[in-house]
Amino acid sequence: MQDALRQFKADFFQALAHPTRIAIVEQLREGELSAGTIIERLGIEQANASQHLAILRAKNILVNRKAGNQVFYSVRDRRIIEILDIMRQYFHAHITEVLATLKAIDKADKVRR
Amino acid sequence: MQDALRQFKADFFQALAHPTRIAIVEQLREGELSAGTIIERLGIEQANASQHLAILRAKNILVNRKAGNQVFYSVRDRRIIEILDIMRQYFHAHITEVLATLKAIDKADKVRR
DNA sequence: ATGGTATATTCTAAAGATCGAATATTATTA
DNA sequence: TAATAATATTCGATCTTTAGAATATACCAT
Repeated sequence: MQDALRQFKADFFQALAHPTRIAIVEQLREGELSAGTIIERLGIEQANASQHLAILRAKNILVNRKAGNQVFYSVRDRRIIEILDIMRQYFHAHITEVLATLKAIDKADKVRR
Repeated sequence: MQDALRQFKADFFQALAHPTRIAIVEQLREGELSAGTIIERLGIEQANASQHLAILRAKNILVNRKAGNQVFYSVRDRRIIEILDIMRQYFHAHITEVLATLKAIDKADKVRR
């Protein structure tokens, strides 16, 4: 029971454990958007976007509403936005390490080229 | 740059995207504990615990302090606890679905047996 | 009905995560 | 310096996640 609850929490984190899915939720901060708008703004493949949206739907992070041809997505619970806000503070507090990470990525990038 | 930041956030969520790692962080809510105590309380394999601790360390969720033979772990930043608290509210608000999930798990369990 | 537009699903290969067993490291005490 | 205790790392098998290509479905307008 305790275990199942932890599994549930872990699944929630898993749902947000991908940069594209973070980006999707961030796009929806101000309100609902159609799948097409999300795809356009993020510049990703249609199929890929649809898969990520399916994951966010399955984990109840997002809800959707069909309107004719289109499907509009929105964040189901404001607390999810709240969590992302706290994380923003968190990252701000640890900006030094974030920058170190970014530098490391940049360096790896240069090596790769 | 925006991308790298999102990757960083995603990594953070990834770090918590496992029931054992959630359990570890929950154990550390009241303060530091030795690796041995964590292993004992959770009843998991030593090697496995050490791997999960390594992940939490790598993602800067936990910090550690050596004292002689032992290694004491603690949560680095209070905001992480805060995030888990908000999630508790979140799960409470959606307890209906949580219960539905638990029932589904239980059912699947019975089928398996 | 047909054609077009928006979105979802299925498939496959590649990459990543997980576990337990075995082994290594580090500190302590005899 | 051995022997022991606490923790970490490496290895290999298995399972999961991911991206993109191809295909399917649903809705709308003609």
